[in-house]
Amino acid sequence: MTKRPADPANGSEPAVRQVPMRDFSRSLPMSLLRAREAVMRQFRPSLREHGLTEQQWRILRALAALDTVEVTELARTAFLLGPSLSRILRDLEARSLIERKTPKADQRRSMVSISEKGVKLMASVAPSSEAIYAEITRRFGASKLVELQEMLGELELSLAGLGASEEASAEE
Amino acid sequence: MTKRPADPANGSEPAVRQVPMRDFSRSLPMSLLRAREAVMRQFRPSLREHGLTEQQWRILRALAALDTVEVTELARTAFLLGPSLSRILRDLEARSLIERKTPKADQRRSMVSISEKGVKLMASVAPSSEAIYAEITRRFGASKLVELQEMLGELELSLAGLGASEEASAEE
DNA sequence: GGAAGATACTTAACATGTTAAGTGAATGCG
DNA sequence: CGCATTCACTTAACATGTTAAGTATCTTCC
Repeated sequence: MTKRPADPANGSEPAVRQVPMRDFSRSLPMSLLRAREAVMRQFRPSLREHGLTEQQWRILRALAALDTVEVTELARTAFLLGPSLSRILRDLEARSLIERKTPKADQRRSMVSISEKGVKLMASVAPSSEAIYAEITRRFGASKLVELQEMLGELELSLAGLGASEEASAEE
Repeated sequence: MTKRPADPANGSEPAVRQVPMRDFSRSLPMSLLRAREAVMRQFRPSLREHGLTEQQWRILRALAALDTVEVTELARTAFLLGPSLSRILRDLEARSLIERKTPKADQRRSMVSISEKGVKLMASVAPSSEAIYAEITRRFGASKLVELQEMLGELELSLAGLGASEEASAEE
């Protein structure tokens, strides 16, 4: 209510706009980005108070659910790329929130699990986190939330197996 | 079809899982993240071929639509934080894809616009970008896409004015 | 008209995203 | 066995996300 899309009356050159494209602000990636940011904005302050970032929290939650996992599986679950996960695990281990051990059977692997300290930290964050999620659900509507998540899942499915290399089909 | 969620039959310690929480993989932030990644995965290769990142492309598109804007307005439009935008603009200017000039009336401001070179680059990327978007629309369904975006917009709206400071209400 | 406060950016510092390369440890196979 | 491949991670390098400071520049208001 305080600002408008820039006063159009300062024009000195003719509009550039020669490239026809969808209205930029209505692109799907943008909609998804804005929605996600609106949601995360609610959680960040609470996480921050507990000294956790969004990704660190994702990892702890994944570990609490999976108990003990190898790094690759954890990456898939927490939806993080290997390099990011590698760094974060190093830090979480330094803070004693997780534990790792290398199985003798395969020295390449590294089994990760949450520590007692990590469990306690989670317990201290969970209530506030759940409360925020409940408030979001209340505001947006529980059934709409379910519906939205279904659509997001369908979107993901309908794009599964499109870009990139596709594992193994017509190699090259 | 090649991997499963890790063989559960290697258990050595009793499940930790003492902190009750929603199923992690079904949290709203995660759903949004996964969906967005599924979409962006389609665009990144094409952008990359043209030497652009996702954010740089957002900025160029915003500039093509807005013609000439100040940095703050551009940040709002391209949905980038000031510091990120500042860095990217420095690089885009060095590559002569944008132009800046400081209005005499207010030396604090910086008016940004896309350059001829920038317009040409956009023209070379747009076709492929549009084709990808069309394919996504085809796969997911045009009407469902519209519906999804409406829901995302509603979600954003329903959370507008929740967290953080809220501009000016009960200052402290 | 001059100091305090607000603005519009920019820098800095640290964490993550993203791609490519590196490292050590299994595996496959002649 | 021996060597090329594949695996599971980790490092490296560069770009962005995020928060806090810093820097001019403009506005207010006495």
